[in-house]
Amino acid sequence: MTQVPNYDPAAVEAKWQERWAREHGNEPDLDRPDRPFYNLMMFPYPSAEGLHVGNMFAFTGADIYGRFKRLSGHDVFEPIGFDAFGIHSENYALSVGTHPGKLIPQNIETFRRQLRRFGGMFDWRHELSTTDPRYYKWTQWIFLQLFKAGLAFRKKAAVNWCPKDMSVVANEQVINGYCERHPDTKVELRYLEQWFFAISKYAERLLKNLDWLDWSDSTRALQRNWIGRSEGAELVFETPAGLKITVFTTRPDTVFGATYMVLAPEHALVDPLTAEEQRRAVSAYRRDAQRMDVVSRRVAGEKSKTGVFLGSYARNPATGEAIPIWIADYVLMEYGTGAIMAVPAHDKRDFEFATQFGLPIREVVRTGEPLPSVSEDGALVNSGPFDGMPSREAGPRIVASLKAKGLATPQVQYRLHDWCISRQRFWGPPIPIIHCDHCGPVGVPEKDLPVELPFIEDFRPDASGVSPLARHKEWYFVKCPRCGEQGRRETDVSDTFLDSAWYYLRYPSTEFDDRPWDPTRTKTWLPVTSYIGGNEHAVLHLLYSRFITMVLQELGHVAFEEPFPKFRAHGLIIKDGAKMSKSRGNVVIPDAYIQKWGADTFRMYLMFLGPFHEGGDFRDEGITGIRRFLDKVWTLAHEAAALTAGARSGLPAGVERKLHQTIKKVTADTESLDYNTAIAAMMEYLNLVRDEGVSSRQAIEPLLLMLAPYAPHLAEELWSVLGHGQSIFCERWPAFDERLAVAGEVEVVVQVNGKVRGRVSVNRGASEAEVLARAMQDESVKKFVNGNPVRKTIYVPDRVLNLVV
RNA sequence: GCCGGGGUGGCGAAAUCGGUAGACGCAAGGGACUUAAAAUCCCUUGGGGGGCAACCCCCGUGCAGGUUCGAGUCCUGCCCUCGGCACCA
Repeated sequence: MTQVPNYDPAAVEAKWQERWAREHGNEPDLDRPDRPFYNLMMFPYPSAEGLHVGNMFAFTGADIYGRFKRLSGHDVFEPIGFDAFGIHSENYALSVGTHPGKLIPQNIETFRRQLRRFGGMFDWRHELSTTDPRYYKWTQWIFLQLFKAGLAFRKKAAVNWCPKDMSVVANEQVINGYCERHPDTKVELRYLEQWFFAISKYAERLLKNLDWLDWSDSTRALQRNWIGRSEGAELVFETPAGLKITVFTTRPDTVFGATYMVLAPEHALVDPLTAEEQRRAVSAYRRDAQRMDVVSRRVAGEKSKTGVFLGSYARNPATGEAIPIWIADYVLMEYGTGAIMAVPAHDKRDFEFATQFGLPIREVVRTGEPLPSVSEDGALVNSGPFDGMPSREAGPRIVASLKAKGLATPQVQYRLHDWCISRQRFWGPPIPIIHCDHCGPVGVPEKDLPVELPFIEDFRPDASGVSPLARHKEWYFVKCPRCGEQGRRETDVSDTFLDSAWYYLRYPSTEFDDRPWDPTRTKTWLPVTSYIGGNEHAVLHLLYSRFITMVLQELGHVAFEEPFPKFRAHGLIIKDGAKMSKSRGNVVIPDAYIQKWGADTFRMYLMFLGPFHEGGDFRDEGITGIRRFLDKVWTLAHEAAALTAGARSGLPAGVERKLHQTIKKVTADTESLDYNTAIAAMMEYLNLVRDEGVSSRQAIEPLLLMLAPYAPHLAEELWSVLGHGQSIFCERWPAFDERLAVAGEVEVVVQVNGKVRGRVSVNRGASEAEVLARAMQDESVKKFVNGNPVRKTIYVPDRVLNLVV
């Protein structure tokens, strides 16, 4: 009996991690790569609690893919970094009373240790942190490029103000009216001067490209929803005084049923349209609407409709009749034109409003459903010359006829808003602008970048809406770069999502300080070959990154317009049926598991939990199964190594066939990220090898190669135990022979009337007649046929024969 | 309300094109080894019923229908659940 040493993961893993670092095995030659493969995963925000199981799950899944590609003959660049700016970090720093500038490096150190410990194939030479002035210099540079191109602009806007953060937050960071980071804090409406990026100009392109991007369907659907394209028309309603009110509608076919109009309370025409006797009521209503927070303003719920009649009328362009103009907070200034034509018969909201205020309701599309009917399946009524026309046809016809009178324009609307990037906070890259009384906002000259974030002790935000940086006078006052007069620095910092909107461009070029990204490196490595990440960033990070890349492409800074041609979304790891979060107290930290079981076992266990793209509930009950599997691999490999070199017996036919089937399945499943079934296939193979008492190199070596992406340390160790001098990751993924993968004999199931009654063993490719003849000899089949004539037979070669009697 | 996932044993899950439902793993029960335990190995394990036995029969993939020789898989109508959006005109 051979003496097999104990499998001690801690020792094995330390040994190989040390060797990878020493020999720079995970650092491809970025200038002369062989089949470059840029394997990207979403870089973490370095929280104080450290890497949690959700991060590990995502990184492991991406790392397996990278290692698989490397074994398949690619030079794989797998970088990692830290998304360390932002309100998250700053809030935590505030809560513990430590400066974020001190805290973040500590957190990053913890993350580095954890990332090394789990065995990621990272190229640490190219690590980056968004808080590094060498990085955010270029974040600011990007802002300036957008500013110069007119795509970054200031506007006074109703913005989301979080009283806890004491800052503006983006629409995307508001969840049902509550702050993303403070689920118990309602976001308020404030009017402030803000910096915006004109992402809405790119709505159509961002939407269109989704058709060809090789992305998870779920992610594309989320982005499509978010962009929210709707086709319709702008219609003009004129007042007797000649004022034109433009509305947007997706249902121009219902214009004959527009019995009143509603403007948003903030609409510019409210003043001129208000009749004297209504002025008091109107101003009172407008005041109330403005005081209201965004939530109660926007959430429909049980809230009944409110509104005030302006006392004036406009002409319905289709019917010519005068209809009353109202204001109501159910019409939003941010969408469309901030004004609507109300068609109570065919819109739920208008119906509710009309019912409440006794306004006329006129049916114009007969659908056979009770009012309000919103279906477009119907024919027009009460619509003059269009009566009887199907609703879908009528829309374009009506628009065309009104267009002739200059009262309509076909129009496409998007739900996507411009990206508000201002943050009245401290922990972010200062927006590189100098305000001058003569010149207005002037960009900081590129030679003066970065505008460094000063290390001020007093970084707390206050409720004034002005950034803490404004209190730092020697930083705040600066000469205008254009006229030389006294100017003031912009004190807002930019949104964290700007930091992460371009980090993938920086990774290959981190060593260059005189350019954001090197053209040659970028040409070699970008766009990103494979990006794997979570759908929680489907509409934030991924949309912004696409937008920034598109702009950079237009401005000639990169040669492609889409940064991530291939993206795969992984699932979410939850705990006890709920998202892991600190507030719930259900965050699982991987360290203890790795210490107890080893990184390889833990990696594989996470992948074995369920389908990678679905995620799942974290429990640790099954982890022993993986460990037992690796123990068996360990033992078998040592036994194989102990066999004398001459003992090169071939594989038994059954084992050889199973091996080729296994290689085929593991190859396909790893490529499609179906890691759970790939692992199951390797287990099946190992079970057979053991059952057959085989312990030869031919049996174990291909298994080690397949296992290497999943359990890299163990695979390296056993590879060297088997006498190989170089890293297993310098080897090639095993090939399979299709002919060897198929069995010579197959078992064909025999059904009688659709029920399995027997099975016969025949040569692969046997004819129907042959199988039938064999089947009719089967006792059980005979019994169920019971002498009845066979009316029909269905034969699926090598699988099933069904006899209908 | 709208747009996506999902619903299969005690549990996590498999099932390529409509062709043997439950692979793989956990847990559980029994056995071997052991002074004992752990570890390891072997056997059993969807539910119900029959047989001394090799085995045999019936039922079974959220619910109700349908298409088909044959449905977890396709169609129609529901229910539940998770995620996203939501007074977006």
